[in-house]
Amino acid sequence: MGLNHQVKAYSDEVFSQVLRIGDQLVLVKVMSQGTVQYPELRVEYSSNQPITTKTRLMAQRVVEYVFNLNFDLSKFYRSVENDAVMLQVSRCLYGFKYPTTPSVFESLVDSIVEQQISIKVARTIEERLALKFGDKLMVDDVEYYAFPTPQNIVARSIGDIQGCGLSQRKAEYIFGVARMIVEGELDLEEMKNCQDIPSVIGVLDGIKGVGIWTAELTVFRGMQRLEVLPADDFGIRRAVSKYYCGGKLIKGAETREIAKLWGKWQGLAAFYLLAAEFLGITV
DNA sequence: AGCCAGGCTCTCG
DNA sequence: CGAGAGCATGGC
Repeated sequence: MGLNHQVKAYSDEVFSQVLRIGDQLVLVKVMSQGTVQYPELRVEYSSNQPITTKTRLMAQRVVEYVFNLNFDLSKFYRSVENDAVMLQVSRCLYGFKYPTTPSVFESLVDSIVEQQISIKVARTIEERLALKFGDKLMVDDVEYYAFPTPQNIVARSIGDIQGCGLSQRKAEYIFGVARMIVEGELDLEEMKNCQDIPSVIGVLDGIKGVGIWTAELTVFRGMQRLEVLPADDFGIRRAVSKYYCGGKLIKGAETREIAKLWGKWQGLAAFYLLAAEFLGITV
């Protein structure tokens, strides 16, 4: 058998992911040590170069960002307390946070991959992308792969992307986004500083291969904008239908109407609903 | 076996 | 405008 290899993964209660800190690849292993009431994470950092104090602090900041550790859930819970269904769901899932991707690019690429196809298929393809295009970090005889950078992508071809199981067009979209970033036509990280989220969604929507659904999902999980609701999402529509409409599948517009019950963080609320459905929670 | 999944673009009326 | 075709893969 060949060497063990993996990309972003959660197994045996350990979450592991390669982060890019400056020019250095750092593997972080995150484990929960606390309780829901008193959460505490233990994080181990490894690299193939010495890890300076500065690098470690930067990595720690990324971990805090990815796990959204500074977001106070109690304000989210207060915002949904006028909706009996969401109140109950949020109590069942007390403490649940939806993770953010380290880069906006990762969220955008994943969102394009996830268009139309099932999550399970998408995960397989995303893993292939990392294995094929991502930079490798070797730790304890295991090969860990970072998510590909735009530079990693443009150094290869559209055909190489397609080889991971994507359609010709999706491969073109992903290559196109990577090219725009490398050429300086698009700065996704800078967009995190923009307060005008509708305009950010509009800019993303203008990119070839990116529609409203892709733009909203990208902003939600790539920029940690938990107020953004990808209302056209099939899974979200199905979950909202299940808990609010007796199972009859609704459209995006109706989903947005119902979501008004949830106050400010409608995107997070929707993902609470998805998690509730996945776990078989009934209200 | 065939249908369908966390859509989007292009084309045509 | 709205509607329809085509796309890729793998789970069920």
